[in-house]
Amino acid sequence: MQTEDTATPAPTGRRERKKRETRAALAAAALRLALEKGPDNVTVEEISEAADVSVRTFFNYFPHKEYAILGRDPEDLERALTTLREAPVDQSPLTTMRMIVSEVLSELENEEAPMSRRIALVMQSPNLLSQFVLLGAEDERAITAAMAERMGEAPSAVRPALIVGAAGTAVRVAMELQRTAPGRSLSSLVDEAFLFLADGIDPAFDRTTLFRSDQEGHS
Amino acid sequence: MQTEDTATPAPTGRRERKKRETRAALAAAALRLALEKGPDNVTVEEISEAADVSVRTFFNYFPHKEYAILGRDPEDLERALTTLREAPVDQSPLTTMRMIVSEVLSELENEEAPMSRRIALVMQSPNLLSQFVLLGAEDERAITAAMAERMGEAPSAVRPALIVGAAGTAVRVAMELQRTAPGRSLSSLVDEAFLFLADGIDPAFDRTTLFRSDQEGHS
DNA sequence: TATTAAGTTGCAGCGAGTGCAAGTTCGCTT
DNA sequence: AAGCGAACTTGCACTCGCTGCAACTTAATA
Repeated sequence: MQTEDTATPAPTGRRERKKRETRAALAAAALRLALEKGPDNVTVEEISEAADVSVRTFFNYFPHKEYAILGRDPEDLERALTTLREAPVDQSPLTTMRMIVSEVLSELENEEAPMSRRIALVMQSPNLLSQFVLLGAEDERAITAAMAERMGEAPSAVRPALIVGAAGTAVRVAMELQRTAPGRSLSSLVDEAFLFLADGIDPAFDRTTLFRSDQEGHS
Repeated sequence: MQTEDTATPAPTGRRERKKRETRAALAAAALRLALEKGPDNVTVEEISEAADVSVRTFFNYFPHKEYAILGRDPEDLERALTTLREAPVDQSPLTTMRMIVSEVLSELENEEAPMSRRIALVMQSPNLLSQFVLLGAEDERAITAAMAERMGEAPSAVRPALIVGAAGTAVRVAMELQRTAPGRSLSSLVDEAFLFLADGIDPAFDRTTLFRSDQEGHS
């Protein structure tokens, strides 16, 4: 840390920088240790130790251990929202979702990428998994809102919410299938799922059983 | 050994009965206290106290607090599987799922029902929610397996998994919508979602963007 | 009744997470 | 350069969730 005589109008002060470093060090240590020893055999003390800060400081940065290991990057959501915003106006909603999913997928298919390693971890620890789902739910709400607006529908409309939710389900199902029965690539599984969603998952669905109360028909 | 709700064909003794009673008392106390004081302000000590057993005994019955509050009833899954098994052979898969969903829904639309009260709780506590999701995931796996068999598809097939997953998503989305923008009945929301799923959520989906690698086309 | 298996309980102990009250570092002003 | 206030770190004490262990009590059985 010797750059202090520079007259550069530093947008980031020393304080800001140190915070970033500490946070990064903690997240990195958390991920590394979780991979080494298994996610449930890591204590916060070890993580803090590795990052050379006190345990108390750890909790100043993260609300709980899982959050540090998952190291959720707020940029991911931001990127998705940007993709949504910049998509051609005439692009169909599910197609746009597929674009968003592709971005995540490309990172996911590269083992070694931090995200892939995290996913592998998530599968090992129920605790991590639930935390993961929870964070994902927040994102889903945000994306749904944006999608509804883009589609010119009310926030309370079913279709935007269903499209976003179903896209997530497609990915989840694909991951689950690949985990239990490897052999097909993740993207091919996702593709197939998206096709089903687009065309209809069950043309033989029996409409006579529905409660025809106050619903508005579609198409 | 420890109590575990596996298939115990009701050996009626005084011992068995007491165990059932204790378990029920604990679950009831947990639910009641969670409703009264908020799910995150209840301690295991209070619950055990109310059920008149030691804290240690509490943990002989439940792996953690959340489990006791959610009081997951193994019968729910059993009932779903039975419905699936006893459905007419020629009934379309999504229709069958709709049947299963209906059962849950009817219980859900009755406030006062223990399940409704629990759902309300789940919405309040992230902790509970994650646990809830986790338990739901197990059920989904079981139902998917049964569905795949019923449809005569391989366990690794996409469609059965997607149908089950999407049905769950439909319910989830409907619940979320009703929570944020009340006005329509839950069942009408679910109906609309199911229709979308059946017919296709997005006819304008752009197929040219798909990776056409090793996937098997459908229809 | 005596034996044994099942269930309960207290205790000791670990780890997560929080509030509080120092102490330290940084940024900014004069 | 000095000093002030805000931001950050840290130790401490404490609560709560949860587990293993070793007694102890109670129900089922011979």
